[in-house]
Amino acid sequence: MSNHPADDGQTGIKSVDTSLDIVETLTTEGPMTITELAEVLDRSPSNVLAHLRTLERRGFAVKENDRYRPGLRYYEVGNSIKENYPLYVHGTDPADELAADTGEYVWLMVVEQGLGYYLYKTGGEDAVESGAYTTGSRWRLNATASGKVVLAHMDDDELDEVLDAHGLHSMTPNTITDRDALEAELETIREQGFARDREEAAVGIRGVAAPVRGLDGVIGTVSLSGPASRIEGEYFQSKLPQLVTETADIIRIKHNGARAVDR
Amino acid sequence: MSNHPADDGQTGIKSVDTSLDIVETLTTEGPMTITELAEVLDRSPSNVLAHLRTLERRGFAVKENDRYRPGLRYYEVGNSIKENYPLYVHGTDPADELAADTGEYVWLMVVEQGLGYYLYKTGGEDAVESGAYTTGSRWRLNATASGKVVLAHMDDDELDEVLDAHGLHSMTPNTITDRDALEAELETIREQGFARDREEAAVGIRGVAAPVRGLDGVIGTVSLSGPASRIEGEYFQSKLPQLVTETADIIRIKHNGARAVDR
DNA sequence: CGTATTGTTCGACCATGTCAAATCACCCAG
DNA sequence: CTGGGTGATTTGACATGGTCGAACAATACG
Repeated sequence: MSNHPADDGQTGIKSVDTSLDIVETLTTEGPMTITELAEVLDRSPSNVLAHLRTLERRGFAVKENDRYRPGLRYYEVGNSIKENYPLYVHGTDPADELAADTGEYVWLMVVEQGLGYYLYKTGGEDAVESGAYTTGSRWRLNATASGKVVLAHMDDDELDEVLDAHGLHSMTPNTITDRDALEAELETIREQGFARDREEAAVGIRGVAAPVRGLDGVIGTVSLSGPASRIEGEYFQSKLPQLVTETADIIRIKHNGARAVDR
Repeated sequence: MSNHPADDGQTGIKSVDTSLDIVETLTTEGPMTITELAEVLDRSPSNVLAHLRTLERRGFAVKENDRYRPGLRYYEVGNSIKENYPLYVHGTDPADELAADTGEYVWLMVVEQGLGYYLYKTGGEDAVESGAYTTGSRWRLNATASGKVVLAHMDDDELDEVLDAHGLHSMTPNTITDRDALEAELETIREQGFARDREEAAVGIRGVAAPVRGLDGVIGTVSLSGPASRIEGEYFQSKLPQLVTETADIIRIKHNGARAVDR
């Protein structure tokens, strides 16, 4: 019935699944009418209407000139999640500084359920805006510098779990898709303390990422990215890693300091 | 059973409501265990578990050291909504400039279901960070300069509807809570083309807001806010209104220009 | 070891989510 | 103004499946 993974025998609420199907369809496909939704999801219009009424009453869906779209309550809930992340709270200012110093994009990423979410993006006045690169969207961990950093600091069980769940998906010809090659890369990352992205997520874009360590484990990453024309040579080899690692340290210190004071 | 408004006889999906109850509780109260949630929402733990399993499988809830919290998919959906707003797409750069020129906070606000949502906040290096003021949260329209601007440009039916739905809630002693006083204020706003906030949303904070007009009606607002100690005198009376209105015009032109090109 | 607490499974009941069909609202073409 | 077509909404009836309680498992604590 549902086309979603993990539709296993487990307990679950099917009607909640349909509401989520509706919202996800509206986010990916754009605003739709009731009949269109009913068509796509293969359910009766009356049923779709019932769901949309519930969602609309709660602010999670909105009718806008005869079409429905997800409501801004998603934005409200999402923002509140973001602001509860220590990485975001303590990371934005240092990230802004790094961006100002380098003129490139600087990112903050966290991992949830084996996928990377970019919580913050800053800077990049000189850079070309590449549409796909934006905050909020999910990324597979093997394809980005930030993702590889997090993978490098997982124990083996976690690593297996993540790779089993999401695989080694290829984004560009340079994406690491071989398990052994990935293991070697992760070892290198552990040794040097940071990761490089050699046009593995998008052609023409290189980057460097460093882990931000919390009291137990990595709480997220800082990364910097820009066009391969600028990110190269000694700058790419040693200067940027140094800058990014320093920024990660600043965030770590702010974070751990704040935690101690919390008590 | 439910404590929510509009629990009228209309058609709706009750189990979706409970899932939304769960998520909203988790956002406002913070991470909770299953039994805690069951307690608060007055339902069986097994039922709460079934909901959380569904939400977790879809990334809309996450278990984090024995407690559940809303998942980052809310952030993802919310961000995608935000980025579809023309006000956001064309407004951030002009807002940044205004913030750089004045050193105060600059905001972009849109209205959904009669409530104001701030999509963007920028600047304010000199200003004190006031916790409640953040993007994403909903505001009643009568209590802010931005809100009043939108109300001023509604037709009477809409105005009645909004005020009936959300009332004239007071935030500070200066909040306009009288219907006639509000009508007079809205008339003034229409005449002068912008609105002032005289410590009506928060004590010690003043602001100015201007409407951004689209092809049919107001698509949102730009506003500027800061401490009453700085926002006063001639600056508050004429300079700021001029700057904010200019910024609104810049956004409007970018917006309408872009729309024409879309064809 | 027991005891308390929370998470999870299971079975059964009946609320309710679902669909089909009928009705209504709206828009155009003629 | 009329009629036909499209999409939204209402209604009623059926069976799915959402719900709860009770039993069970897992864990923590003394």
